[in-house]
Amino acid sequence: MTGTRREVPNDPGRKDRILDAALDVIAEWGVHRTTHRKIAERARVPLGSLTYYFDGLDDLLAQAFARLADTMSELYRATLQKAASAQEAEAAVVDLICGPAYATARDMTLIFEMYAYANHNPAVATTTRAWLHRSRGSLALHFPPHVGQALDVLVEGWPMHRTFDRTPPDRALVAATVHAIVTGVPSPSGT
Amino acid sequence: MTGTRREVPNDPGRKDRILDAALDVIAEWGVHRTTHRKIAERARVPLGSLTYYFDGLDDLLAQAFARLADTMSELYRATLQKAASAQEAEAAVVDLICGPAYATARDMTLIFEMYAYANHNPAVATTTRAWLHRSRGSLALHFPPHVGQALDVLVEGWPMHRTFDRTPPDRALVAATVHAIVTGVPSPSGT
DNA sequence: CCCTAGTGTGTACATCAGTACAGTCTTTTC
DNA sequence: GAAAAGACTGTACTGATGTACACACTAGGG
Repeated sequence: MTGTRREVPNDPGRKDRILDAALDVIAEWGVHRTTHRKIAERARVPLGSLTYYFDGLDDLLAQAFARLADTMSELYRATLQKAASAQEAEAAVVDLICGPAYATARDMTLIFEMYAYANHNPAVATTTRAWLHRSRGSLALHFPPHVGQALDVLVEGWPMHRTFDRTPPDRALVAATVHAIVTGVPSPSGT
Repeated sequence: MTGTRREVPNDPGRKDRILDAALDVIAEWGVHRTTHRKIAERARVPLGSLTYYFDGLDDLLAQAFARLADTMSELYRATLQKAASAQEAEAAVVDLICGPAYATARDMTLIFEMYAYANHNPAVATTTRAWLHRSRGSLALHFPPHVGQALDVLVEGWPMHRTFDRTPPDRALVAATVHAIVTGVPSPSGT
């Protein structure tokens, strides 16, 4: 009658390890072909664990993608926060597009999977939308809203092309495009 | 001994109907959760047909995505070919980004699925790469290579954002961004 | 009009996946 | 140190899925 006796998990951090393993499996196999068993094996965890911690595979994937979005958002914001001038801000955007930290091949694969999956899972759709807004917010540290919106499109689209193109990123071209947008896109019509 | 006697299928066009049905199923359910049976039902075709015409599900999906890429490429090129001046070319790019013809919600869903799947299927990767090059080629009708590359990123990235944002496209902003790139991105460094 | 060769189909099967749950282990309290 | 309560696991089960293949159908030729 001492109230709840145990509230501490035997293996703390287990949940996160499962989520990381899930992302590994998704990156390697795609969401189609991702199974409880593959994730359990990767995480060195018994199969039963997955149904214990998660409410089915959809829930597990949703939480894994949420974790991914979090990590990427942090990186996105950190990259922009380091910039101390307008010039450095432009350079930061170029870094986001060309890497090497952000938008690695694995990242892009996962992002593709997430976007595809988001169209069939409301929770992941919400996560994705939130991520978009956080990116906008980070860009707002240095750029007016309209410019930020256009730049975010670049950060989104360019690595996608690179993923399939296989050509190394042309930093000069990216920098020129970023600069063209920063200097050439006017403020909202109201001004 | 009359050589091959029959070379005409009993039901010509059946294959294409299956591929169209496959795209419908993918758009509605996602590649994960796409099954032979769902496609067969949608196409009003017996299950055995699918293994008769296609070499497994991967092959079917690959051909379905190839069909999608073809259709989209045609539309992309047609839109740009209509433009008769530099100004009209810019407007055409804005149309590609904002619709209504190109990049509908269904299109975007399918494109996401295709990109995700391409990372796990070499044939679809090739299809995707080819599509990218065809887009570049179409843009080359009006723009120098560097500008075309940057514009293509916009055509790719902007509808993606719109898909999740749910906000109607801001044509003025898109037009301004396109214009900024066309006028602000210099030719290759060699010049 | 029947025969043939190629087109197409219904069904059955082996496999695998998601999930539930009876049972085991671990930690805490007294 | 033992008992209890919650944390965790091994396994079994149901259903669905990809695929093969023996069979039926259709269209020409003689």
